[in-house]
Parts: sequence; C-alpha cells; structure tokens
Amino acid sequence: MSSSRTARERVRAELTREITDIARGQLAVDGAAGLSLRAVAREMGMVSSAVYRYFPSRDDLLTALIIDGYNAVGEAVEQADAARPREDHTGRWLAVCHAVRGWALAHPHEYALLYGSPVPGYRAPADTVAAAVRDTVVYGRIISDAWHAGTLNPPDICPPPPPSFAEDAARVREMMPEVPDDVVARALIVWTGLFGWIGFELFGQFTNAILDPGTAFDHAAHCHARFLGLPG
Amino acid sequence: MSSSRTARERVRAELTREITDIARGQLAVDGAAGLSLRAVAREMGMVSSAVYRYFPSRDDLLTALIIDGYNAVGEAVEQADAARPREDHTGRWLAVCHAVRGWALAHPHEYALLYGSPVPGYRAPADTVAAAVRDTVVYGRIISDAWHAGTLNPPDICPPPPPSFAEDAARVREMMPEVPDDVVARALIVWTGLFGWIGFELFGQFTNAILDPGTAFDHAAHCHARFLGLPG
DNA sequence: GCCGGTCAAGAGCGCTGCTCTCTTTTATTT
DNA sequence: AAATAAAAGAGAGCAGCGCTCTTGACCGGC
Repeated sequence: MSSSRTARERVRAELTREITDIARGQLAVDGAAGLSLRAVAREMGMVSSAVYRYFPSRDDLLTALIIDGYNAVGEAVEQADAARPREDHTGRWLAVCHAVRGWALAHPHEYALLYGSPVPGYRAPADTVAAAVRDTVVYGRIISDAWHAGTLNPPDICPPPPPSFAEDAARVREMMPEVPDDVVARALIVWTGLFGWIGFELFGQFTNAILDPGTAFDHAAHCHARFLGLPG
Repeated sequence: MSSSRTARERVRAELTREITDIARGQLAVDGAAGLSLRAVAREMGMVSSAVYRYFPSRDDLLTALIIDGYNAVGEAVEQADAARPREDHTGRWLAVCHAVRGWALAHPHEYALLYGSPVPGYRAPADTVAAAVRDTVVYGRIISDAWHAGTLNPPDICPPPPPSFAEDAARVREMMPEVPDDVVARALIVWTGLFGWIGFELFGQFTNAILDPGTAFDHAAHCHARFLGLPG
C-alpha cells in the first residue's frame, strides 16, 4: 500500500523537480522578473493552472529556487573548503572567496535572486533564512579554526568595537565559537566586503573602470585575509 | 514666438516632472517591479497611452528615476563631505559613509534600483553610468586630499597588488590623482565593502543576526578608514 | 481662416498571475 | 469487485500589465 502511495508521490516529486528545473532555466535567461508560470507550463506541455497543483503561487516557486540557490552556493563553498588541508586557513579562505565568485559568475541571475535586491512584494519565508547561512557556517569555521590554532593575528589597526556591539557579536559568534568581539567585527566587515565586491562586479558598477576584475578580486581577497589576521 | 513655444514646453516639463514624482512615489511603495505606467497615469487622471507621449517606454521612465537617484545620493554625499573641514579627511570619510547609508535607509527601493540586482530586461544607457560616479568622485577626492596632505598612512598588511592590476588602477586613479596602486586597490576594497554592508543590511542578509546595524556600521566605517590609512 | 503639429483618449493585442469549475485518473475502503 | 475519496489535469475567465494604432480635439504660424 505504501509502495503505490510512493508511486504517486514519486511522479509528483519528479514533476515538481521538472518544474523547478525549467524555472531555473528561464531564470538564467530572463532573470527573476521574467520567470513566468505560464511559460513553465507551456514548456512542459501542461496547462498553466495545473502548475498551481505543485506550487500554489509564483512566489512559492521563487522560494524553492532561492533555497536551491543557497544550497548550491553553500555546496560550492563547502567543497572548496574541504579540498584544502584543514590547517591551511588562508588557503581555505581564498578558496571560499573564489568559490563564491565563481558560482556567482556562473549563475548571475540566481546570485541576484539570493543577494541582490529582493523581489518586490516577495517576503522571504523562514526556510530561506535557514538555507542562507550554509556558506556562512563554513566561513565561520575557518575563522574559528584559525583562532583556535593560534594562527590568527589581526593587525592592530581597528579601534575596539563599542560595548553596544557585544550583543550582536554574541549572536554572530555562534558561527565562530569563542572568537573575541574584535574578530567577529572583522569577520563581518570582510564577509560583507566579499559580497559587495561581487555585487559591484556582477551588477555593472565596475563598468568602464575595472576591466580585469579577476585579478583585482584575487588581490582583494588576499587583503581581506590579512585584515582578518590570517597568515600570508 | 519663443514665449509661446516655451509655454508649451513648460507645461510639458511640468507634466514630465509630475510623472517622475508619482513614479518615485510608487517606487517607494512597491519597488521597481511594481512600477506601472498605467498606475501612474491613473493617479494623474490621465489615460495610460498619454504617458507614452512623455516616456516612450517603461524603461525610459526607469532610466529617469535611476539618474535622479544617482544624483540624489551624489548630492547627499557631496553635502556631507562639504560640511566637514577640508583637512579632516577621516571625518569626511565617515560622513560620506553615513550619508550613503542614511540615504539608502531613507530610500530603500531607490537604492535597490541603483545598487541592487539590475531590473531584468533593462539595459542601463550611458547616461546612468555618468551620473553613477558622482559619489565616487567625492570619495576619490577625499583619498586624494589625504594622500597629498601626507596624512594617509596605509598599514603595511596587504601584499603589493599584482602588476596586471596597473591598467585598471590607472583608470580608477583618475578619480584620485597620483595615488599609488596599493592605495587605489584599498580604495576599491573599502568602497565595495561599504556598499556590500549596506546591501546586506537593506536586503535582509543581517536578519536574525545583526539587530543593531547602526552601531556595527559605524565601527565598520572606522575600520575601513584605518585600513585605508586615514588617521584615527 | 485654414494647416500642420501636438496631445489626450479609446480600443485593442498579447501577455501575466491567479481562481473557479468540470472531468478524468488514481488510490483507498467497504 | 464495487464504491468512495483524493488528487491532478483541462479549460474558461478575471483583472492587470506594457505597448501600439487610430481618432478627434486643440493651438500657434502662414
């Protein structure tokens, strides 16, 4: 009895997957606003209303794509991190940087969906927030590892973070246990700097200015690492 | 004869302005994708096709809004910069940071239009690129001023930028004359870091993590200043 | 006073997300 | 095996969108 049930559920899962796959393809071509449920249905040889059996609204389909996207970039980051020896913290950090950028360049529209301006009228449900931290966890572990290995020596150029920062620092510290507030603050600065750079590169802010963003990015990643205190 | 012509042109200019104003209002409420020519026309008591006399397409209206936006943030930055004594380079930099963030928080949808993911199908014409550098010019002048005043002492933590960076550095240097490549690289890193932070804050990446972004941002701006070599 | 250009208005095309109803198919229960 | 319940597809339709084309009114210059 359960086998027959799973039979139906299997075809349902398969169709669901096919929908998201086609949607992802359209996303890659036209971007988020160009994603059309009707077009997906057309490409599947379905009628548009049938798709609503699988995704109750366009936003729900978008949510699925967003979660998939966070998982994809998270996986890319995890693999890049795992490919380096555990003690090579700097190498792991640089690998993570290039993994994020590489994924972003390969999937610009998906990246825009994840880290760009939110789709108007769309409110991210809690599921997406959970999936969003997957890459951040890797990042935090690198810093935490370096800190506990004693190889993290942040250059003494920053003022101490204000006491009122302690509360937020405690929250962020969950991803990089026992690291002091100053390092947490640097981690935030570097992390936002990484995505800021990629955003500028991807969204056209570098147009007519930076023609070889790869070189500049690599250098920026090295500087970020030094700012964090990772050994050169 | 010219007076009558200008009479007609004056009402035309006024209506054009009214359209952009209403459009900006809708942008503030619904975001870029929610901007509807028909809704603008409705709010003006016009029929939709009449609006096309003023803006040949929705994208052209969007372009006007984008240029206005770049000018608005540019003006905010210029004023913040001018309000500080010329020799107070650190104060000017911090003022610029807070000006950008303040404008972004006050006009989140416009900020998303300028620095977030590009509107799909929309290709930014050259006019927007020209308006986009208005804030960057201010930023470059601060660094250039500090450099020529001899108060810029970048901490020696970065590796030297690779030789292949020289070409891009030369282009960026036009905004901060005579500054060495290393400082140009730092300027890029800090500039992207600033917008990366604001983007994270505005686009929800800090949700459930940073509850007091104002404090953290101020600290980040100080750290950026020190990384650049501005005196503390 | 007519003429040519400007503009608002209206109708309409093809697209969108979404809902409702109806029929067919599939799975479960008696 | 028949009856019932659940699920899924099909189709029509609503309101909205960007955009185009045509029509009729106004208005300054010859």
